[in-house]
Amino acid sequence: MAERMPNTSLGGESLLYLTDEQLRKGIEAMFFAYRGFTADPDRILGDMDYGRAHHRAVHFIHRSPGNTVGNLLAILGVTKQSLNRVLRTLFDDGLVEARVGKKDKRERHLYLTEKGRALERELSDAQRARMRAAYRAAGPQSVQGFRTVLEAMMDPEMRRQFQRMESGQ
Amino acid sequence: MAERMPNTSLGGESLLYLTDEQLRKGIEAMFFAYRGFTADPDRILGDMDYGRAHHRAVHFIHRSPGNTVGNLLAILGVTKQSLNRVLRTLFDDGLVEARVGKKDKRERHLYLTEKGRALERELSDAQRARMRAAYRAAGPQSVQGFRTVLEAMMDPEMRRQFQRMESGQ
DNA sequence: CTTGGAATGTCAACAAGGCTGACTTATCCT
DNA sequence: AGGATAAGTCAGCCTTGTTGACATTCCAAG
Repeated sequence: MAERMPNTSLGGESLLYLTDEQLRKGIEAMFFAYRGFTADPDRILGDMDYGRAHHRAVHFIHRSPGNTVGNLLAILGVTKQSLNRVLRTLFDDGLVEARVGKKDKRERHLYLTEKGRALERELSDAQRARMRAAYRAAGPQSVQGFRTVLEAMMDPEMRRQFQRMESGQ
Repeated sequence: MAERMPNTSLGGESLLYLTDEQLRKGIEAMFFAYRGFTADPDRILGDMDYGRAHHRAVHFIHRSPGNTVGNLLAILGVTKQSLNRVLRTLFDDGLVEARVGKKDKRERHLYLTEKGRALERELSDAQRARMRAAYRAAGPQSVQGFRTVLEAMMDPEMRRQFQRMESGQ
């Protein structure tokens, strides 16, 4: 039932790469690779009082300084209660600061402090090092394919947001 | 500090794809794509009393029937207490059965029941559908690159295990 | 045949990080 | 003036990971 006849020469381009078997390999590769992807920051964070959620918040605040809380909420895809728990500890520890909006005073714009930037750098250095090694080993052609498939895997709405984010700046 | 001069013509092959900027895009793509990757099974599981951990266990039991508990532990990379909690509910609900090892009676070999196979099918159909759509949209060339980069991102030990798993059968 | 170690299971306690629901405060906009 | 919006907070719940301690069963080596 889960097995299918391999599609031999259909249309002209081999569709062998779409067999259930190939898809399963891709799914498992995704699973194991994601473990590697998060391993280094997790190790660093484990020694502190922070977790993966803090890493994500710090990353996206660094990446788009001055973003509002609501915006960050949309990017991270969690509830405001979840994010708030994380943000509060980051405020308390002086890693992040919130400035009241100039135009709309209801909004809070988020920025990393120097201390926050230091943590961000430590985490992203580690994560980038692994990514760089993987990219270098795989080569530019593979990296192009990697990016293409990843984008195609996103939910359409996330993809739009991602593309806007990555092109805009 | 995080910015670097783009490496223009070094060696002969452009290294522009290794800039911090490009790496950051890859990191974020990985983050958003993983959300898509787990979204469909999560949605299905949300309606039941199961979670992502059950999915993973069911997947790998289906994938290698007769595997021992210890083996599954190594694949999943969690503690036996964590796995046990999950396995117990799967036993109780009649999705998985454990048979005492013939050679070594300490070992338990895990198998899906018909009911377990039904759940596995439902979950993996959803996950494969997304994967297939992404693969199809990206094309075989990109898929090859995708797989290459993912493997390069894994921890060396996981990579060995993965390659053994995927080639062996 | 005994004994050490391996494979499994289990109890208890704890933490991170999701979630819902209800509610407040401040501010904006019509 | 009053409804809508942005943010924050309290309380409680769930899943899934962790440590640590311990029991059982069994294999294998001495």
